[in-house]
Amino acid sequence: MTDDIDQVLIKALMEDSRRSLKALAGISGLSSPSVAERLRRLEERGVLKGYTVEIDPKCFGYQLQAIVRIRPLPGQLQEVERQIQAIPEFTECDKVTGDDCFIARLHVRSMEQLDTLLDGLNTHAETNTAIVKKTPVKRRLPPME
Amino acid sequence: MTDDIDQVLIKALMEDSRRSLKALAGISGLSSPSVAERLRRLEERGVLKGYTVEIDPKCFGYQLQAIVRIRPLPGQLQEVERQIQAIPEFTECDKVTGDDCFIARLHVRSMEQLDTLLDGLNTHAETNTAIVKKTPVKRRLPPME
DNA sequence: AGCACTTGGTCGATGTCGTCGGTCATGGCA
DNA sequence: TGCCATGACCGACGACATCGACCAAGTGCT
Repeated sequence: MTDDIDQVLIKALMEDSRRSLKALAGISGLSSPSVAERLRRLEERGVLKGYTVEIDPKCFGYQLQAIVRIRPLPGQLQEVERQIQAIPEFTECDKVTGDDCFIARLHVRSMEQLDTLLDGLNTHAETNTAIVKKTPVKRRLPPME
Repeated sequence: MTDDIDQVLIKALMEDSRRSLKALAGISGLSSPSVAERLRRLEERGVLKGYTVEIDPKCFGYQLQAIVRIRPLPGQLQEVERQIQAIPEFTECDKVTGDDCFIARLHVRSMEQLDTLLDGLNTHAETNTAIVKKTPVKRRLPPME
């Protein structure tokens, strides 16, 4: 299904998704048309979901990053989910099992902004906020084999 | 510093980082050499930290995704951090303020694997695990302006 | 066993794209 | 005012992606 060569290609693209087909051909030992065909199939099958870019939020003034655990008040689950989606400063959010219904990542420019945003949520939910001090593991791929 | 055109470029690359310079030129209204120069500067300044790829972990058998809060036992902070980094199934980890020292994302193939991995950690830390049921907000950019 | 079909690859021609040098307009600033 | 730095454009050339034709290996059917 996904063989060694596909994994080499995925790994190479993970490192730099703007690599040319020719460069990928060199890395994988195939010709560039073959690489193009493999990428097409990986996309088609949904293994490769997209090509994207990593940016530094600090460059846009987002000095603070927080992980927020969110527990909606009774009957407010839908409303809270909608609110989170509507606040663009929430850059990711998972709905999880356990007492906390949502765990979300929040980027803000200041403590004041953090306070303001969470106050908005607090009419419909309890929140628990942890400020990110450091990121010991940057986003990476789980092992493939 | 970063003007409107840079933001258009970043947004376009966020959607598809394999777009050609020519395509980016069309989107931004510049010529392709100008786009190349802007990208070069954005990289140089660290705004654009890299071009990467989104893959579907399910395609590699990772059926379960969990958010794990980790509180090292007294004196075990360094050791726990090292352990997390060494376990490739942890695909991201933040060191945060509050009772929980680390919040990490874990991809596993089964409940058994989840149990095994956390048992390894539990000799040095208390953990609190929430299984991801759904992802209401996929990774996205905070507002830029 | 032999044949046809499918799958996944190479090769080479062709057109598109990126890059580089040269040039020009604009906006501080001495 | 005149100079320099910045950031853009243009055009030519070399690099790259794409497409069709072809080939080899594995599979299943008669």
